[in-house]
Amino acid sequence: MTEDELPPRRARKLATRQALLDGALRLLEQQSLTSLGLREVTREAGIAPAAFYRHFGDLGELGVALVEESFGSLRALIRDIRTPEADTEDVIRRSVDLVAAHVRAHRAHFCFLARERYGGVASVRAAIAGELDSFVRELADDLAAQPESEGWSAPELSVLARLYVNVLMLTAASMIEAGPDDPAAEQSILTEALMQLRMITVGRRYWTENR
Amino acid sequence: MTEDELPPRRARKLATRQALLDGALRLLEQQSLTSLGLREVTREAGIAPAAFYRHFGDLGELGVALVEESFGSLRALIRDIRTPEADTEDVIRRSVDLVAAHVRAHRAHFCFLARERYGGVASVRAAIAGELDSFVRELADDLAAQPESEGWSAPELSVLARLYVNVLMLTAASMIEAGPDDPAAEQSILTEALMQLRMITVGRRYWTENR
DNA sequence: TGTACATCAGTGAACGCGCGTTCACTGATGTAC
DNA sequence: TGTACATCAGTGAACGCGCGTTCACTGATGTAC
Repeated sequence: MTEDELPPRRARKLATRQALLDGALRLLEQQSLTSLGLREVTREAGIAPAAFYRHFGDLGELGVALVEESFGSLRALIRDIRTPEADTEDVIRRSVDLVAAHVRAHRAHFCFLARERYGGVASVRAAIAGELDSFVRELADDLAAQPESEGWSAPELSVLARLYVNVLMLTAASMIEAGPDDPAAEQSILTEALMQLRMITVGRRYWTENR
Repeated sequence: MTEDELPPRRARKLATRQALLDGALRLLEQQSLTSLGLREVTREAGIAPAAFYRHFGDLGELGVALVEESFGSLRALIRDIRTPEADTEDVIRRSVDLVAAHVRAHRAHFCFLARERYGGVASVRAAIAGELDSFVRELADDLAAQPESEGWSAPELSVLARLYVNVLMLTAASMIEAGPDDPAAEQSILTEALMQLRMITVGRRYWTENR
């Protein structure tokens, strides 16, 4: 990591801050943001309650930091999915593989996003919705650039993009629900996601002549 | 209501129990099940904390009762949607209208279901998932009985059914997020849902010759 | 119908407990000369 | 390089507070005669 490059004191402080974030994320696999307690988090992180205030003014600030951290993982997934590819079937397969890989690599982040997307904190819901909206817009732009989109209006492309994004996010949520140690369940979730994306893509192919 | 038909004491007790459930649901529009407090609920219901125990052993039991109550609304929606109809376009329009009507009529219940579907209580998540699974199975059976499903395997029908159900549930969640007093936002959510269902249905029509 | 007793939903005070927050402190790290 | 002082992340004790739960109670409703 980068700890050796920083002055010892700052490195330690960053490490403690990270321990707080990691501890909170660990707790949030079993509960919701609104029920998180300060002493609970510091206990999980292995520090005294009062030390919390060296890093965050209150639990709300920690919540914001968790949102930002989780968005890092989400944006990495979005960036990878958007890398253009020629054949549609390949794009679909690649997208599902990427969702699976990113969820495996950052399970806690996607668990947090799934739980809080419709959770009890309005500002967090709004932030997640905004992030997904911008993904939908980007994907709609990508789709617009493809020859298959001839004759599609902007709203139609946006609806199609949201359909794709919803499938991917619900797939991530299902993977998290299934748990990390059930390859069979995971496989059937991914197979189902593949077929859902394919059905939507068939709809896309014949949309202009059937709407 | 049925209060007049019951002996006064039992009717009063039922009314208080309902006040607890209603108060809890009201609080759950702004927070999650895991963060609900007993005194908070009794305060909202207008009774003394100790009276809670005349109705539920603990907050978990109240949670179970809320799940059951919300399932009542969900099942009513499912039942209405399943009523068979001839033309596909009509079925789609009717389904979206029904989702809108049921969400308007039982906003708190659908808010609870959306929030807790991926919320912090595993048993509640499992119960909701089970209910949605059985809806998917029923819908798959309905679809299987239609002539358009010639040549479809059972797993394919199940995937299609889940696609439809996901669109409907996400539509309900969006309506709740938009709030009850924004007819314009509601209208655009419903228009989007309609188009999503239509795109999937076009995919359905051409699936067997393109899979 | 009237009376005497039983039931039991809801009350209000009390309890021990863990919460969030404050404070003066410690001691390792950083800085200036 | 060594020394003297400053910084500041983390500590541990203390606080007031609201929590969940218990208990003996009250008084309206129900029941038996």
